[in-house]
Amino acid sequence: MRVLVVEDHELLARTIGAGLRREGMAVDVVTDGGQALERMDLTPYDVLVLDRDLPTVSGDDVCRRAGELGLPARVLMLTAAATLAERVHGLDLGADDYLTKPFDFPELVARVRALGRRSGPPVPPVLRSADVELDPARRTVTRAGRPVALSPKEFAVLAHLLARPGQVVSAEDLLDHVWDEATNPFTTTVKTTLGRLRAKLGDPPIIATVREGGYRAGG
Amino acid sequence: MRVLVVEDHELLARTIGAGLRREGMAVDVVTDGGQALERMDLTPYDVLVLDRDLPTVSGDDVCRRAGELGLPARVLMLTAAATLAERVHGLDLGADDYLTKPFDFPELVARVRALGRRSGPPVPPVLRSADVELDPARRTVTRAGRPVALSPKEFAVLAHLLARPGQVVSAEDLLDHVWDEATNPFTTTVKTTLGRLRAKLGDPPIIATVREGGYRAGG
DNA sequence: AGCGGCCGTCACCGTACTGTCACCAGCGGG
DNA sequence: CCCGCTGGTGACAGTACGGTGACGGCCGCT
Repeated sequence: MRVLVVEDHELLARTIGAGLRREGMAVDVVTDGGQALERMDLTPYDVLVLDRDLPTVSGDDVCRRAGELGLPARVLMLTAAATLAERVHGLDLGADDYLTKPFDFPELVARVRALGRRSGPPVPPVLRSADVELDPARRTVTRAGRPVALSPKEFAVLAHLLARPGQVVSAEDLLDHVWDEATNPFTTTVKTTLGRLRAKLGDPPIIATVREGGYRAGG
Repeated sequence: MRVLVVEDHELLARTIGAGLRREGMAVDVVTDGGQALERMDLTPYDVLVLDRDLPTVSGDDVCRRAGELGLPARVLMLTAAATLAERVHGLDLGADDYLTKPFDFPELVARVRALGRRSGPPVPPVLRSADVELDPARRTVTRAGRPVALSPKEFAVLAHLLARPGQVVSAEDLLDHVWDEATNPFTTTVKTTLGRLRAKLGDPPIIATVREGGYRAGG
């Protein structure tokens, strides 16, 4: 687990660092907010241990920046302030946890471990072929960066083809996987849908026809 | 955000439930550990508020089981015991946060909210899309700087969408996370609520519909 | 008790989607 | 060179899905 400790009180910083290392974590230590931002750009930390009172850039700001940049690090905020209002405010600012000084070291370790236990969720796969991108989670398709509006069936067909790059996919296979079972097996809807799909994708063609075989994309 | 409250003290349980609902969360309440395990199997809760002293199955065991099953729910443990050793032990058991009774309600809310934020990818404390800003802490929404008054459900739906910018969120997913289990699965309330939400947000539209898919904001 | 806001249900509507059909085009084989 | 077969295309219509407005029950507040 990768941890960045940001704490201007140097002795405390080193103590924390040493203690976390003893727990098997990979720890970097910096002593002000500006340095923290630099490091965070370079390294994908799992957890930030962040003092709230920092030179150059405050802990609140580091925390907010991290959120804005979409960095995956979880934040454990350290603070001297113990009032209820401040604790609530800190949590709502985007810190994932909060610990008030003075704290007991085992508790810090336990909280850091709790934060690091989960790493970020897996990235949703994006399907590509030439200059076409299909993102299943967003249900979007772009060609050369420009969005292409597809209907549900068209989208499903394209996704099915792009998921099998280079393979020939028969009309029957498409019927089985994209259409439901109530579909008339003698339907001509596959070729119609493919026609519409090709029209929306434009030139040059993404989907090739294999005579007597089916359709093929990518590869 | 979907929350399960597990607390055998019935009055307290209902008080917590009502309070969290007022904050726009979808809350289910059970009064013992066995029931908690059953519910957790069925519903993808974001946060568990878990009393440690429970009939049938203790809070510790519920917590451990949840971890073993790989359930994504974050756990906020409630306890009368306040000793440091116990707190550390609870955290190492898999609880994500710890609160000792008696507690202040705003702090409970803030902690539950903080945990809910962690259950997805990290979310910046203020959600933005175009000229819309949503502040979970203050429960406010503005459009082009002007406040927009939303009901709790509308707010929760918008927050859920904005926390997943660009992603298509299905009606089913919204039902799972924004509504609680008392909801008729064939309900049309999602589209109605979305209609009202869109009306209040005004033009240009913030939320797009993906046919057969769901809804998408931002991105 | 009265009131108002919230939200779930229902009925109705407009429209995008998609299946059908008729016809066309291209290719290959005889 | 022509015929037949396979695949592409354009028009049309039925439908299912999503949007909308009205209604009413419930709950909290005064």
